Amino acid sequence: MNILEKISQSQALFSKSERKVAEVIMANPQTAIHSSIATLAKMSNVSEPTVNRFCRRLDTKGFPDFKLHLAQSLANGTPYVNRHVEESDGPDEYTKKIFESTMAALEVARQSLDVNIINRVVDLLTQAQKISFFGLGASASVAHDALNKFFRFNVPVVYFDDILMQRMSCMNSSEEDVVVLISHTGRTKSLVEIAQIARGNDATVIGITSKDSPLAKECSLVISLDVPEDTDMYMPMASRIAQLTLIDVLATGFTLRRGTKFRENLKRVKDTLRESRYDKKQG
Amino acid sequence: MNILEKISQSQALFSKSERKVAEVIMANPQTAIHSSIATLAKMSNVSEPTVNRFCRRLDTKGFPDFKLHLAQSLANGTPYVNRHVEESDGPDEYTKKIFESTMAALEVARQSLDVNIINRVVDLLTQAQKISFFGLGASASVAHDALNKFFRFNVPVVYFDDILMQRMSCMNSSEEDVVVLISHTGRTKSLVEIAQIARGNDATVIGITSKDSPLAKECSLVISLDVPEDTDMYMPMASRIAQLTLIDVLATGFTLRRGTKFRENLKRVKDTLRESRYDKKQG
DNA sequence: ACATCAAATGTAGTAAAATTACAACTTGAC
DNA sequence: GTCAAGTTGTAATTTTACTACATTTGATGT
Repeated sequence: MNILEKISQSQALFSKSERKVAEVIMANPQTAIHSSIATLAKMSNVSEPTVNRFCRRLDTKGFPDFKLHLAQSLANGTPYVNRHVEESDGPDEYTKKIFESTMAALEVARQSLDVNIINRVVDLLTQAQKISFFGLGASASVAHDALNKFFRFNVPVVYFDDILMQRMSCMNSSEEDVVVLISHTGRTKSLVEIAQIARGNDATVIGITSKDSPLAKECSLVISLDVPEDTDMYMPMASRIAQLTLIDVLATGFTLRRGTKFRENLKRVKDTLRESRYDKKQG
Repeated sequence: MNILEKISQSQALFSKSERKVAEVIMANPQTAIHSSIATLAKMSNVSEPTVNRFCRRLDTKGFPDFKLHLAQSLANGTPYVNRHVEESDGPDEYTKKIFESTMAALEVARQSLDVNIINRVVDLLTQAQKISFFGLGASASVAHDALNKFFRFNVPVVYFDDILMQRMSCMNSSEEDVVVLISHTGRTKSLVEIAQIARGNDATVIGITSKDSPLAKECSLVISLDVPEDTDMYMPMASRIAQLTLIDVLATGFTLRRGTKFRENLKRVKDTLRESRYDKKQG
């Protein structure tokens, strides 16, 4: 946890002198981390042990340990960490907040991922005869993106954003097929139904969704992504970004698993695309 | 600059014993920041002054200062510095690398953004009679996502991933319309043509693309996103993620600009969606 | 108003950590 | 082999942080 935040929240616990120390540190944290306990004590007009006690009150081992925590808090870019967009925010503020909260969400998502499951999913994908990506609403664009990625791999890959087409596609699926269903909440009815249909045809159903959701229960394998819920109105769903990054991970795993020959093919696809582009030098 | 990166780059400057210190630190940086110079010296099988010299070689004031730098580097998310996926990487490695490189790309992208332009684009979007989002390939799913976002705002919004439909749509555009064109390279021929058509009809053309590209030249306003180029094969395009986050920023700016009444409407749309979902308690 | 006690703060001494100065040892060139 | 440049370690010094204890402060009850 950010120690600067902790300081401002712990004001009540501090004694009068300790509060003096807190003020000096908050006013100039950058100086604080480069000071010795003696200089900091002088700056705060207190004795050295008071500074030491102040550090311990914040659950650090002592002054050097406190400095370490402080340094880490400062490194995280913003001394102050309110990442929620507020009505009064100007463009620079909300831009910063959105980017930062997105990055934070990615970090959380990464830590929640189960690598073993990813590995098994990559396994299944490489062995699939046909891969389908389905999602609705915001997750539709993620499925769309997955289509783009895997299409380049020259694998039979399918994507629909229409419920009926998704359904029909699944009704024709077979044992060698892999169906990837994307849904943040895992509570979209028609997706759950599609999972059931696909499972009924012995297809492998992989869910990219939150665990313990109705959708998760119908899947052969679930990659669960914990993403901080979008608590406030303005905040956009970082879940999509996490899902996309996960798609990147799967695609990368896929490429690695397929070996060198396969990657040469990938390069050919890239070259073909070039023809539809203006030359870089022509600029 | 990240000191871990610096260590791995400075290998050449180190002497034999200093390299031992480097190894121990790289192997377990988390332990290093909590060790004294004596323990670290013992762990590396060198003397204390050697550790100290090691620190100075990295342009730090001494051991405590070095620990501070190290702590900050660790806080910044990236303990391991090589973000490029390698053939030998296992699932845990490539997962980590992809997430980290994506976050790094977001950070770079954020810093390259011009807030003033964002503000003007938000202005234009709020005043638009109709908003169109067009992209091709990987950028198509970004446009798709933008459709989803802005559709909820109850604004006339249009999206096509078909070249001809995009063209036709632009031919019918008028002065009050805003056309948003998304392309990482800015060199996709048909998108450039579409920009020309739309401009010909006096529509406002906004490009989300790299600056100085052919597409950028045809736009009324360009939001340029600098994203580290995907130098190696496996690495997926972080540009999409940055573009999506930018869309989030624009959507947020849009909501803020529209005021309270508008946000109530947004909430209504959210509630309507709930009906197509399984209840949370039903689980 | 004063005695009493607990909490807060500081003083002085101690222990630990980091740095310096210097000596001993490598290594490679001649 | 020897000299010089560079490297490493030892031991002393200095700086820094911590501990134990003494003093002060301020609040409470008589």
